[in-house]
Amino acid sequence: MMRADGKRLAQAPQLVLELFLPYRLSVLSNIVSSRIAKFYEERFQLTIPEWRVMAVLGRFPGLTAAEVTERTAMDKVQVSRAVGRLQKTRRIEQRAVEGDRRARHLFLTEAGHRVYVEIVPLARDYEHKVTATLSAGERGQLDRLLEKLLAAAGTL
Amino acid sequence: MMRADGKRLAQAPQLVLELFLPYRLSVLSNIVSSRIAKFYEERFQLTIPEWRVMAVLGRFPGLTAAEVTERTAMDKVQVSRAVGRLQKTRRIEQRAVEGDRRARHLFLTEAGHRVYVEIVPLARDYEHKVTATLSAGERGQLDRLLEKLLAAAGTL
DNA sequence: TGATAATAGTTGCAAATGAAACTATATTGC
DNA sequence: GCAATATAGTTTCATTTGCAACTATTATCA
Repeated sequence: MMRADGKRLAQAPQLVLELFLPYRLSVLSNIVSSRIAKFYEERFQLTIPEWRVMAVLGRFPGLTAAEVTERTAMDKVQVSRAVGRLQKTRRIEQRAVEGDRRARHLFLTEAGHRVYVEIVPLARDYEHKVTATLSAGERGQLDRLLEKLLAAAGTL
Repeated sequence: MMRADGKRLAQAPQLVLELFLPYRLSVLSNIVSSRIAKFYEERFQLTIPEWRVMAVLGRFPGLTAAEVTERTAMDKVQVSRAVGRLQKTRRIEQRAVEGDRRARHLFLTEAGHRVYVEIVPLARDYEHKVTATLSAGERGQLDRLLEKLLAAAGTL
């Protein structure tokens, strides 16, 4: 390899960014997330953290914020803020945890549940659109690979 | 389905967050990116945007900021800021573009090139660790799937 | 030409984020 | 029973980001 100044470089290593896994994951995730975020925002005035909290409460009503934290890969500050906003907008409400006055059970309100019920199929549609160019077999592969990579990344 | 207040809900749809593609991609990408970001920061005082700029200039010396923007899926503000910091830390330098006084060609400095040469194999190692639990066949699948998903996401 | 629009890159400002400190309550071990 | 620790959740503050507006320069075309 020859540089502009004429010096030879022995085997300068190169990295092809667009083939580099962390880069590709980041780009793909950003595209997918920002599209969906824009959609949630326009249709429901919801951020992604808020949506995650709602998604989890739709399936597991009564979780506390700490339990939501465990299930969403969000940190407790993010959850606290999302919960605060969702209460302000009356999408969720809380009830006392008996025996522990620090924590509160969280639930979707009627209005929150209506939003949830409306979003779920739309979210599914979006997911299907993203994977529309994959065959059934490839979707299975994707599933398996994500599983493995998540497990591996978690233990590194 | 029966709610706490006793009303029946017809077929309330549910979404399993941990199987939802946008969520999984986001979690995986965040784990991978934050690990690598921490590493670049500690070892080289580099952010990911800075590293991306360096990676691209290592392969294509002399690109302008606008060209870096095209090749990195970053926006021009991010590139401008990364370039500013990299100049301050003497990892890159610029030369005039003849015929256009708005743009400048960007190059790694000697010091920048040494950092680049040092990072590239480390970045490769990290990538290999993440994919270490995959077979060769699975790595090929991953490659293909990312390709397809990126293409699909880009045109949605 | 010369006015209008486009492009390269930067800056300002408001909102989002993250880390650490903080309050309140609960648990543990002596 | 009580001091030390741990946990739930919130707040503060500094940093990062994202968008729009901005400057400077170049391209278009009437």
